[in-house]
Amino acid sequence: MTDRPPRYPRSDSALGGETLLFLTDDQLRKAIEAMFFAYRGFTADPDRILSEQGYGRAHHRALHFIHRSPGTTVNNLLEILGVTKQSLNRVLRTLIADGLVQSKVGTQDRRERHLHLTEEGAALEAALSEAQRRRMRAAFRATGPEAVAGFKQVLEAMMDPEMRRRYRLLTDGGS
Amino acid sequence: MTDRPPRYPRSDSALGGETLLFLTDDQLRKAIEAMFFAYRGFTADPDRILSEQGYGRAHHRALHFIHRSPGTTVNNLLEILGVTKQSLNRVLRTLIADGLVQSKVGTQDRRERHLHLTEEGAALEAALSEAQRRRMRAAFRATGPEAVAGFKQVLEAMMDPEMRRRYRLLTDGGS
DNA sequence: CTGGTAATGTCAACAAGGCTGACATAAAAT
DNA sequence: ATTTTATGTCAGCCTTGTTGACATTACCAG
Repeated sequence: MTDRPPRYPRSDSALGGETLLFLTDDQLRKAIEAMFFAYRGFTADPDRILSEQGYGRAHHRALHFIHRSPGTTVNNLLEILGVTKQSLNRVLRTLIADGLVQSKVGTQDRRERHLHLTEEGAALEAALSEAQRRRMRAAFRATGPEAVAGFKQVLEAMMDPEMRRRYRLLTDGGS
Repeated sequence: MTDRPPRYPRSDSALGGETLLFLTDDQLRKAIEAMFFAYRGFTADPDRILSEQGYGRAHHRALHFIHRSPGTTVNNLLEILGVTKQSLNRVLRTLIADGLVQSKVGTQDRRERHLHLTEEGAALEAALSEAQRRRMRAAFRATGPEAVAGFKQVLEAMMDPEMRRRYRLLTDGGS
């Protein structure tokens, strides 16, 4: 990027006393590619199961978060998934029609619909979830608890603040 | 999942002497959600830039890997991206028509097309890349080198073996 | 030289899953 | 009584993936 070579070889992110090697553009690029390839792996197993059943990733996400927060409302789901209601509704409609999800009118506020998995829905969710956990478990086992701790820290730091808030709400409140 | 509570409180992944807390289904589920939300953050900034220019993620991926491996062939790109040639071609065609990518007939094997970014293409790639690096850099800075090391280890362990091979080829050979 | 194979491009058709905009209904809230 | 909220739905569009078929060009082996 510059014409004259620097007096001492240094990274393009060199700071005061320390070099912070892990912050060089080259390291960051590697991490970006790692994220890309890893996400492919992350979704590969569920995708296989889903396509056998005629569903897609969107169905998986809905099943996951309904399983996660049983009785959640459509609006809750919309905010977590970050899609339009038309998009979500298309997915929910088929899941309800196929008997994987049950939609109950709210008792306190009868405008709301509370979503639950049926037995069949829970079975599919479990299959998807187990496939995904299996890969995650293998990766965690292969790398050890310290790597896992770092992994989670970085992931959380990468989120948009609003999503980090939701993530923490989910995972703190959910246990 | 079971009716009778265990005699001692333990995780569902308890092993011989150690509990391996980081491998419980609950921890794995949290990691799955972290991956989901983090990937959203990961793509958010480039997505904004791309949509202003009338492009999508597919264009970003092509630009990225052409920048990464200048002169790469269409077949190389197909293998890395893991899409059909029709899908890739649709994207490449617009990038070439818009003057962001240049396609040169191979000299050694004249059937091959070697892909390069034009100045304009390099400029867009740089903008996208810089946006993505900025977020990654902030996350890395916030969590520190040890977390980053763990992050990369786990990501690599999550990849499909074939993709891990390609990733290592890229990142080892590319420096 | 000739037939087979490889690399690329392209057309057509389709599907998933995003989006916007408009409109409808029921229930809660003011 | 009016407005707002939660939900559902229709129609149409876009991107990006898919399959299948076919054409061109060039390399390669016999």
